[in-house]
Amino acid sequence: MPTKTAATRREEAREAYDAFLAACPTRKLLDRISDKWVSLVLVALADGPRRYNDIARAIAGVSQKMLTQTLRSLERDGLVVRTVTPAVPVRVDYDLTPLGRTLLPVMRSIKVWAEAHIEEVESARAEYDSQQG
Amino acid sequence: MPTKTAATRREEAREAYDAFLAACPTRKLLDRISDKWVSLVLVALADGPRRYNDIARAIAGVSQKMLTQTLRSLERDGLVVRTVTPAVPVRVDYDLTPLGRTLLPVMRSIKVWAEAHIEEVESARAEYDSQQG
DNA sequence: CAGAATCCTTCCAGATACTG
DNA sequence: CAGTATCTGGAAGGATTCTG
Repeated sequence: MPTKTAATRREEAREAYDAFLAACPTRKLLDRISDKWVSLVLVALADGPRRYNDIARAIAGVSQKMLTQTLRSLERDGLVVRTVTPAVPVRVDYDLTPLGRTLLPVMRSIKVWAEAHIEEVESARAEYDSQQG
Repeated sequence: MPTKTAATRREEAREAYDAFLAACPTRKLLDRISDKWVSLVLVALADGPRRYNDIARAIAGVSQKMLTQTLRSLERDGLVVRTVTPAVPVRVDYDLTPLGRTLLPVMRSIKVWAEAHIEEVESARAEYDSQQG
């Protein structure tokens, strides 16, 4: 076989790029907030602390597994605090940290664009689809 | 079987919530830009039109399949224009539309937050992991 | 050059059932 | 109340091959 195939070189490039992406702050944040439930939890906590089942009810579509998983990851990242009050039954509150709270304006800017332009996107999509099925 | 089980009610809630999510502009936009390659393509086209293989080289880690798929979806949504110049071989240029260009400030605000705060997230994560493996 | 078509694997979301 | 543990189907993404 030839010395250093194109495939090999491509693979090296891909690995290097993966490393670059792994180090890119913007990508990290996008990965974080783009999760289906993260943004919803963030918004659910915008007005103050809430208990587990309260959040679950606010985000009616989420499964227990996904909600717990989302809250855990947000806690791990310092965006949410989990407060356990020992009692019977146990009481657990979740709240945004100051850091987590700084994320809200970003979410808002996303919301502003979306509300201003998403209809253009939709109609572009409709036109595209109508032109060739 | 009992009339209207909890499972049934939960399923109805989930469906209603799915509908809500499907109609939410913010979610739509997040779904759109959170795609791994979308943001990279957007940035790659920020400075002007580029040819297919040029983009592919700029985003070294992307497969042909994913790049084509991403460009198609962006074109469908009216965020990118595809221009074919008949020649041998064919020449295809991609460019942001004015609509697509309005997305760049949003991307920038995401970038700003990320560069300002992502290190706090990382250290919070490291501390969390060190406290209990 | 700019893709289309195919196969193939891996990962994740959701459902379900159980617990301190 | 606030979770944990386990299983599984489906879809996303990559590698490969072929083409106008």
